[in-house]
Amino acid sequence: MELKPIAERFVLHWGEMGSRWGVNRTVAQIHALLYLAGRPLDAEEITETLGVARSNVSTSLKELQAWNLARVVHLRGDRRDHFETSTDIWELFKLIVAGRRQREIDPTAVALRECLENPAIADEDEGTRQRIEETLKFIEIMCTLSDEMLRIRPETLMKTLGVSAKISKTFRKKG
Amino acid sequence: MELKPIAERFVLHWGEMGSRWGVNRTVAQIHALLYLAGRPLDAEEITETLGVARSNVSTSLKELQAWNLARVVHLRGDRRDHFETSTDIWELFKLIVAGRRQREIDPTAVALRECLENPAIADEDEGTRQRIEETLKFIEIMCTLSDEMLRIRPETLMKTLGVSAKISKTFRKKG
DNA sequence: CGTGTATTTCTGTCTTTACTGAAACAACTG
DNA sequence: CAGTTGTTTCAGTAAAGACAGAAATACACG
Repeated sequence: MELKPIAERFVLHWGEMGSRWGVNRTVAQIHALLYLAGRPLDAEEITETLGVARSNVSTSLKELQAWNLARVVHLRGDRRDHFETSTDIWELFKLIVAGRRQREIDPTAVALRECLENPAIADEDEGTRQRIEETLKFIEIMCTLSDEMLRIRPETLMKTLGVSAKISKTFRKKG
Repeated sequence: MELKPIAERFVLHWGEMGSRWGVNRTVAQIHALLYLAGRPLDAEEITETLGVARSNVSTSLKELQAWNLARVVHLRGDRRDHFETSTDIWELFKLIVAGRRQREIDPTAVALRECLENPAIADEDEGTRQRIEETLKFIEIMCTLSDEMLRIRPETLMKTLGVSAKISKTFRKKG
């Protein structure tokens, strides 16, 4: 597949941002490609389009699947695995938030709980203990909050918070 | 400063998570240290406590200042710079969100706008153009939404969204 | 059950980033 | 204004991560 200029620009940009988003360039590029393509692609096609090693594509697709950002589909009469991602940006957002929370927040919540359950916490300064407690509570609240927010539709969320309905309207999907 | 076991555990954990949060280990460790200490520390003290090079501390403090997560304070009768961070976790959260948005979102919003303004967009597939547009709109909405959410107190936020007041109450600061 | 095709795993290389220690710089102090 | 203390910059090194290419594996089909 030959990318048209703007699509290429999008894919390359996504790749550059990948490292800031906690995934490597190739993973981000592949995701961008699947998203823009809007149809299942096989690994070979991805390899050629992006100009990276076939093995790299394989590994990256594995990682995308671990994020639930890509799934395998089969086309009739074709032995090869094909991959697709959701084209619903809100759906993608939810998956990314879930993935990041799992990688960036959950381990800390666990560690903080262990800190507070450890009898040695009694030896720490009162202020230190208090701040660790507060941090854990904050994390728990934020998790609850984000769960709640991801459950409801973004339009509802905007309305609830009294954010201008104008933007909200323009956002509503065509379907 | 000699760290007690739990405080050390906290600082080391924060450091390990740093890379997932988009800052390096030392930066994250220093921030954890300042947070737990709850009082201004000078660079030398940080160096000794963490066992890293003095220059590394200097660089990392610069980065923390770039995030607005640390500020210089002076103690009377002491020539040295001292550094402190907020001990208000909600305040810290807001600063971190602001910093991450600036690094992780804003460049993409700019790039997408450029894509859509480029006349070459006309040559792209209809679906591609639509998805790029949708993505930009989504990002703009999310920015508005997060601005809105960061403005109000977390307790209010919880209430607005109808999240159990129980957790919210336990969170309320002692002060 | 052998052959061709698709896919993954592995090993080494390259790139990037973090970090140290030394040197340069800046700012106070007597 | 020389000495002292504090801070930053810089060059080289070490560690981590990403990636390519080869080898190995799995799988479908006759």
